Amino acid sequence: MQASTERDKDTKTAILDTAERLFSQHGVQGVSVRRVLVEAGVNVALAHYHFGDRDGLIREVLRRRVEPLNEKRLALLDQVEDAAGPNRPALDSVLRAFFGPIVDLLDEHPDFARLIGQLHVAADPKMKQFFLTLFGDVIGRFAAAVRTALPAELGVAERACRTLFTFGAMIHTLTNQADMELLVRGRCEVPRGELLLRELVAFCTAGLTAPTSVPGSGGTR
Amino acid sequence: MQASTERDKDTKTAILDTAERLFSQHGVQGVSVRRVLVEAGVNVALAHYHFGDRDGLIREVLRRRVEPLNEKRLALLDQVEDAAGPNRPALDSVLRAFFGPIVDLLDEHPDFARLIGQLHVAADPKMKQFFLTLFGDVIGRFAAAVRTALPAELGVAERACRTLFTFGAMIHTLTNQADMELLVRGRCEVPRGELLLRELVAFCTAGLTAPTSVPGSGGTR
DNA sequence: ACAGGTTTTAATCAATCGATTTATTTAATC
DNA sequence: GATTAAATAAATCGATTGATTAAAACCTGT
Repeated sequence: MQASTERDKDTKTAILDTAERLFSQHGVQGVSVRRVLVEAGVNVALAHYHFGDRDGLIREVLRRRVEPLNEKRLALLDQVEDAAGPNRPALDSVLRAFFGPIVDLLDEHPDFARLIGQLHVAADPKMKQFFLTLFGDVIGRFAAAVRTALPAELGVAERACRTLFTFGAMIHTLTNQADMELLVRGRCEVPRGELLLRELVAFCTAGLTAPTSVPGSGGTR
Repeated sequence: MQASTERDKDTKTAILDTAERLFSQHGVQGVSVRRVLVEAGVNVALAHYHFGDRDGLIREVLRRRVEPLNEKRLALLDQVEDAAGPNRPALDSVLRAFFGPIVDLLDEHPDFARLIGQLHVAADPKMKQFFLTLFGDVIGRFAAAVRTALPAELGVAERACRTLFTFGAMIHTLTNQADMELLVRGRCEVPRGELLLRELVAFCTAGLTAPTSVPGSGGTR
């Protein structure tokens, strides 16, 4: 079992890589296990041998990249909070810690980044639940950090809206890189890496801290 | 053929309503035509009779609500441009014309709103193409209006990024209303209607007009 | 070289899919 | 009331799906 992991890993990785690509291109529900295995060039029974069933395959495709992503994000958030010392960390620092690792992922594994975005929108409740176990802790910590860095005069409703918008800006960027190419239309390179990160942070920081639009009272407190 | 449209319409509408709901709940690819028809309580051959094939059904589910949506948006944009007279319309007015009708849709047909958001992320190229024919003109006109209302010092890359973020904020709001409930957790009502619209406009206006984050040169012009 | 477990293979299962065909019922027209 | 077209129903098609099985091939440690 010990030395056998080498061959094992090759086949497993081939299956996962192919699944990641196909899931990203056609949607998780649009790809059969058989197709993944055929395109990976391995026997059609090997997915069930290595991953149990279809859900096991999907879960492993996600798990192998989300876990490192979570670690990166939490490490950066720790760093930001340490640097702030007794003060509350600035909003843009928190956002940068949250967005940075996934902007990197967009460079390193664009198929996977797109897949993550797709699944954030996925309707299937079973998948939603698995997503919660994958991201729950990290999102919880960041949500708390963002909330303390937000203007105090924001009501619950405004905060909820803007948090959702912030997620939307990030996730849509993952899924719709193709639209970005249409938008720049060759007039410049497709924004990525540090430039993309900077714009994302700037956009969401400005949006989150915009003067409250609720008239009079200052909003539902 | 004339008087028969009455019965016809009932069955057709029942199929479309059920398809809209199921597509929204489980994803377009996650629902079979048979299931739609069974849950609609009609014979399993009627979808092919009324809509030709599976794609025809999907297209009609979209078309019947997107066309009125497009008309509303264009009418509002005309209104905004007329009111501006010789001046360029303000950014928030343009955004309000774009977001308003779909925020209404979120109230009137939440399943459909969610479905639209899902398909904006859909990977299938055939669906992407159909989406372009559905939304292409409207998005083109609004994109132009937004661009002229944007700060002049924004480079191509920044403009592309922020446009994508703006779409993301809107679309994510359509698909992830469930997250909104988690965010407010009963401390206030789920933001909707005018409040939601106002926040969305405020967020995106602030984000789009944020001072450019590109250091030095002022960005790629 | 041999024994043990692991990995791979080929064949097969019932279930479900989109689609078609044929037959029956319903409604409108003359 | 007979004729004709539209709408509904029932039955069935081949193809594909996720999953299982039993045998073959492979590697490893001795």
